[in-house]
Amino acid sequence: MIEKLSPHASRLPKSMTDRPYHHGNLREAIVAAALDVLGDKEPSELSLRDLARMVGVGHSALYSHFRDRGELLAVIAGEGFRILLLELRHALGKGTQDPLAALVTAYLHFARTNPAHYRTMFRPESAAPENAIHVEEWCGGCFQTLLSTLKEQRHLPEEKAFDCAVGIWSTLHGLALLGDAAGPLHQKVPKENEVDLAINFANALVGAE
Amino acid sequence: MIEKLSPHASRLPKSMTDRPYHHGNLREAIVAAALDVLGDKEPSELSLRDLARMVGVGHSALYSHFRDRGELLAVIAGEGFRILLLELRHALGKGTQDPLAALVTAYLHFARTNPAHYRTMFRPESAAPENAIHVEEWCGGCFQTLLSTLKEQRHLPEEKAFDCAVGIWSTLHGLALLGDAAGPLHQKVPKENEVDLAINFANALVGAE
DNA sequence: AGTCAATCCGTCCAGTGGTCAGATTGTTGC
DNA sequence: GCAACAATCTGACCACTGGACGGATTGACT
Repeated sequence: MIEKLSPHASRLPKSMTDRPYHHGNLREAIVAAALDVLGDKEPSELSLRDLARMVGVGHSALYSHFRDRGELLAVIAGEGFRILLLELRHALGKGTQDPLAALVTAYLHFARTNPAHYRTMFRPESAAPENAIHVEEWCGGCFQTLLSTLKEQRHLPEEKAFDCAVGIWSTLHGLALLGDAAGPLHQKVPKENEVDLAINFANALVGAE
Repeated sequence: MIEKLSPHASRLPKSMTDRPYHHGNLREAIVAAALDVLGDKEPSELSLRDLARMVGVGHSALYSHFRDRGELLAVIAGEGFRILLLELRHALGKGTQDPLAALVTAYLHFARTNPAHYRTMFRPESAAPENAIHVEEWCGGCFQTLLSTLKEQRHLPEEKAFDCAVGIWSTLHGLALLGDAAGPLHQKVPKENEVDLAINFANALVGAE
């Protein structure tokens, strides 16, 4: 009376094991799961096998979509820069009086809202030359957005705008990391007026020389 | 004719296996080995077992000196801040005309000379509350050094000096990380005049408001 | 000499990233 | 409609890691 079924062909009560052999969009699902995990874990704790389990798939299936762990991290990083770019543009889009302040605010907001994801974006693995294709693309877009704002809104000449963009991004990046709850200087960096502080810093750098 | 010897009591030709049972200063040796490894590897690639092998000791011996991997990383981080503090003080010691510029130069020099060690110092594990005892100590010392310089040399009032110190450190930290060969913005950040740029940034922040 | 705590050893375990041959599928050409 | 093909997924396997454990070795102290 007991039917012997191949483990895959079994059509039991339609629960369990009824998922199709092919997932359909494993790649997106894995990235989404990774972003979910990064909600409360460090990038170093992110396990490929965990992700596979979450999505309900054998862990070796991931290697059909990502060469290795490093490439997955790079994809996550690229996705982060893509989202960041969208938010930066969105901040500029609604005609604010001070575009630079809007950029600073949006940048810090992103970093504070997704700290682990933010850290992933700047991990060495994510920037490794063989992985960084999309990272360069979106990251460069973010830089260009800042650069253009400085040139067009603040009327800075090319060279000075470039240096200024580097300085501002550095300050934002440092502030985001140092003020992070996981940073050793966490207690020193003020949290409430952090954004105002950053805006002052940015303006000081623009007005220098 | 073949002597059966306990693996430890064996006094063969005095080569191999003649090391004493107790290492003597395993803790320092491990930290030193770790710093050596960090010369050309990422902190995430640092393996406790590798360190044990380098020092010639069973890998479980490490747990007599460090609770776990996190504590070892924290110790390494603390050591980094200790060295950084020494170098900052040394930079101030030889009566330069511009103490702030000297600090900036020394800071970036340290970060560029020991990139992997520098990254370790700001890892989340290193700042975890149960590990961060010594980190806080030396790291706080570095901050105080910067703060004092701003107050005494630039005659800034307490509050402003504090904000300024946060801004300058953020800029230096961001610049150090973004300009790092492993950073996604590596190409954007200029390398040759990086220090001059940073000094300009610092002065701009001091002179702001 | 005898006791004690620190240090170190070997072994064991669960978990990880990665590889590989083979099973399962959608698609493409006939 | 069907055969071939390429993409995807599986389960088993490997080397390795961090960590836990009982027991061995040792220096120091009484």
